[in-house]
Amino acid sequence: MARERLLEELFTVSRRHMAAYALFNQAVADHLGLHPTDLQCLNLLTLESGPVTTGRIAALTGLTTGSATRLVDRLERAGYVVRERDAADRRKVLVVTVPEKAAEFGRVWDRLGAGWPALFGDLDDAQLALIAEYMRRTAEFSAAQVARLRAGEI
Amino acid sequence: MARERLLEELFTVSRRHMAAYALFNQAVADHLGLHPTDLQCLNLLTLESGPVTTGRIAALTGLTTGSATRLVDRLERAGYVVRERDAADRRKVLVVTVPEKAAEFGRVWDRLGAGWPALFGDLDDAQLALIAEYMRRTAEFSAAQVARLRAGEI
DNA sequence: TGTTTCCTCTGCGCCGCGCAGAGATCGTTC
DNA sequence: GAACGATCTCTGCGCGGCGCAGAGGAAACA
Repeated sequence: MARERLLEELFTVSRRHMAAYALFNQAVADHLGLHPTDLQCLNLLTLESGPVTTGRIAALTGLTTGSATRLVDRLERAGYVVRERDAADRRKVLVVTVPEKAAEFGRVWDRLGAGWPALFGDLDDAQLALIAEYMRRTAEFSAAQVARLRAGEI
Repeated sequence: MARERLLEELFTVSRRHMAAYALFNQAVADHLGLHPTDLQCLNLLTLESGPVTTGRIAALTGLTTGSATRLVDRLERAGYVVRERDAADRRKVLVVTVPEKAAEFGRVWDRLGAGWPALFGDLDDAQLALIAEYMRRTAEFSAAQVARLRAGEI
């Protein structure tokens, strides 16, 4: 039936979408002289509210804590973040983004994103909200499947 | 205005969506004992119609041809693909997926994807088509931006 | 105060990746 | 048909990100 075909089509186009993103992320990282993982991490940092510990970076990126330490090393050396000791718990290290670098980062995104909203010029607000809701659900679903995979349930 | 906020929201949720996918891909690769790049490559192979040359794999994944050769080495060693000389042009190497392994691969996907269609149970066909169309457009846009980045236009 | 737990950092080895050049094959030109 | 350049793939080499296991320091609890 049509429904089956639509789901199949959605599945296929999703994979293409993801493949395109992987290439895009790689190209942007090359452009900035960063490793793809580093760029991914910066993305995640800007999505978080407030400073983030090294351990949380490990959890967000899926790296081990040792690798997360070295990831922060690279970002710090490149000037994107600075380390700060947590006053409340001195074991923790807070990773804080440098505003100037973040602004520079944002400008690159703005240039890359120019023309992006025009893709949806023919969509109304409800349709945009629908797409956002779809992404929220799939992201949530993915996270749940990752948890199940790691727990060995699949 | 509401439109601005919607676009901003879409932008944010897109990044979360991508981050979730990166973790998902990593987790699935771990589960299969593959490198994330290898899994990405298998995904791309199943999206292509017919056998694919090593050079095309390099283009699809964004790797150099040397790295693509080694990528095919790993996939071949793991039994996912076999190499075949192109009869028409003997310089080329055709990478052909092994049906049994592809089926095994598909079964993992089916288990992971179980419950996925249920996420859209409340959406009608037109809404599904809209989401697919959105992904098609953004994937195309991403590819164009990658081309501009590589050409040094940005 | 002593012990346990938590968070981060550090040596070590593995391996994916880009780079540059070699080898093989095709197309073209004289 | 012989020589030349172009194209496709493969192979050494070194760099560097990653996981692993253990160390060090700080907090929590007895």
